[in-house]
Amino acid sequence: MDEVLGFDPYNPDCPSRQLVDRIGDRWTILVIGVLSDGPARHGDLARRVAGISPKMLSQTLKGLERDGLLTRTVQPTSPPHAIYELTERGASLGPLLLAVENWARTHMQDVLDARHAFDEAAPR
Amino acid sequence: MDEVLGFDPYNPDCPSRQLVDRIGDRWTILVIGVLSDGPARHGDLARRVAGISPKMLSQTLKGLERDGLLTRTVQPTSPPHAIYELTERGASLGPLLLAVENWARTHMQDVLDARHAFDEAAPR
DNA sequence: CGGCATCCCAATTGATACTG
DNA sequence: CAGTATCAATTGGGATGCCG
Repeated sequence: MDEVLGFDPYNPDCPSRQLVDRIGDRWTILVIGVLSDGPARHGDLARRVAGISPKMLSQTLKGLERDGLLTRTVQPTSPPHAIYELTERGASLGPLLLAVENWARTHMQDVLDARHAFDEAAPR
Repeated sequence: MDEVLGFDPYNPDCPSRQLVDRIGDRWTILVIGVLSDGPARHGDLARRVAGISPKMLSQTLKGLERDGLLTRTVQPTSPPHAIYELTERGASLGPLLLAVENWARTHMQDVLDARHAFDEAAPR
């Protein structure tokens, strides 16, 4: 009772598969998570999404901009400022991803325990 | 108002980062999506998650089993049957991922349009 | 049929350094 | 400060082939 409305991520040829792929890349969830708190500059993002390289950040942002999930506004001041802000569409995705993030936080310990038990049971 | 409860995916050294990574791999979302409809056999999954290779399917399933998100039950019948079923924990994640899937389906056309417009505006 | 192991290629990723 | 270019390292992931 599901894939009846045109797009079906379960079909590898369907473009919506790309969307699932994008959402599921290492950084998209985190970047959108940060922007869900409000607009941020390139540097803010780099700081808050600890561990991301400038390259991946740019790449991720560009992809999201292309998909119309966020807007990029450059202020040509002396030190240039670039502001990223979620569009309405991007904002609509935010809560879903935050829910996932939150799930991860909530269940992390259980998962850690499960892994431990699993590794004990089947050593190598 | 967020990362105050022990685990913080924004910290690259936090194990919850791995969870986000796992959720965000190409297949986890789809596999859990299928299993949210009920238990399924290896072959069922291979068929419904079109495009996945047996290797990646096994790998994904093993990882999810290790994390305690699903159980694997083998029936040593003549042709062996392996049944995969979400645990309670896995089932709790299902709806969140289905929501994301559904979002992808709903907004795919808009995203496609946005991409087109973006590519027009900035050729190359 | 389920599924594990090996090999191998290609696409991603990351560190770093450099330019506007 | 924002963003890009280059290069090296990693790894995702497909194809096969072999066992239970």
